Amino acid sequence: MSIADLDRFADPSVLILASLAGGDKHGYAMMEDIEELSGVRLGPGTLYGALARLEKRGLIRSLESDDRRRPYGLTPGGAAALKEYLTGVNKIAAVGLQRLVSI
Amino acid sequence: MSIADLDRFADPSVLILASLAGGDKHGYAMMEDIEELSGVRLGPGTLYGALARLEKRGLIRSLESDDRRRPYGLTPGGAAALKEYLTGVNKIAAVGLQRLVSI
DNA sequence: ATTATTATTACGTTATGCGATATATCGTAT
DNA sequence: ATACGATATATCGCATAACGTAATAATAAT
Repeated sequence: MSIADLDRFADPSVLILASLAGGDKHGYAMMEDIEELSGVRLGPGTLYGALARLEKRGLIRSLESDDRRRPYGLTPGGAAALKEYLTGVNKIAAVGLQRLVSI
Repeated sequence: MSIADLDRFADPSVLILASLAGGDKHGYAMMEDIEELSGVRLGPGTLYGALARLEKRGLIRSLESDDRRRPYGLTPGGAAALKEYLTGVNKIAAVGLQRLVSI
C-alpha cells in the first residue's frame, strides 16, 4: 500500500519532490518540512530509500556539503515531473470532490 | 512503486474510489472511467486486486447482480476516506505548485 | 466466427514501513 | 570545563504486501 490508511496522501517520492520545490534540503530537514506540509512523518528507511531511488532516476541530485549532512536539490527533470504530476492530481481531486458532493 | 514513472498519479485504490463516487460500477466499467478520468489504464490484476483489498477494508461493498458482472459501490466510510484524502492531496498540490512557480 | 466484455488467478518485482544502529552536535546542569 | 542527556542526521536490514504483467476463461455482441 502506498497509502497507509487510505485517508491520507503519503507517497514518499512526491512528498520529497514537493519539499525540494521549496528549496534544497538534506534528509532530516525534509522530514520536518514534509510533516508540516502533509502531516506525514516519514521514517528514515522510507525517506532515504526514496531519496536513493529519486536520485537514480535523475529527479533529484545530491549537492556538495562540508559537514555530514547530505543536501539534495530538484533537477529540471524532477521539477517538470512534479509539475505534471501535481497538475494531474489536481484534476483528479477536483473531479472526485465534485462527484462526492453530488452523491 | 505506486507511481509508475512519477509523472502521473496512479494510485489504484484512490482511482477506484473516485470512480465509484460517480456512481456504482463493475470492474470493467471502472477501467474505462478511470482511463478517461486520469489517463491511466489499470490492468486486471491491479484493478481486481485493489477491489478485493478495498472491500476487505470496508471502503467499498459488492452489490447484488443477476449477470456475471460484479458491481461495487462506495460505503459511507469509503466516501469519507476519499473526501479526506482528496482534500489533503489538494492542499499538497496547491503548495507544491506554488513552490514550483517561485523557483 | 471473430471481437469485445468481464473477471479470475498466479507470479515476480520492488516500494514501502519499521526498527535497530551509529555518530555528531547541541544544550544544560553540575 | 565536564559530563550527560537530547536532538540531529544518516545507514542498513528485513518483512510485508501492493503493484504490474500476463495467461486464462467464459459470456455477450457484431
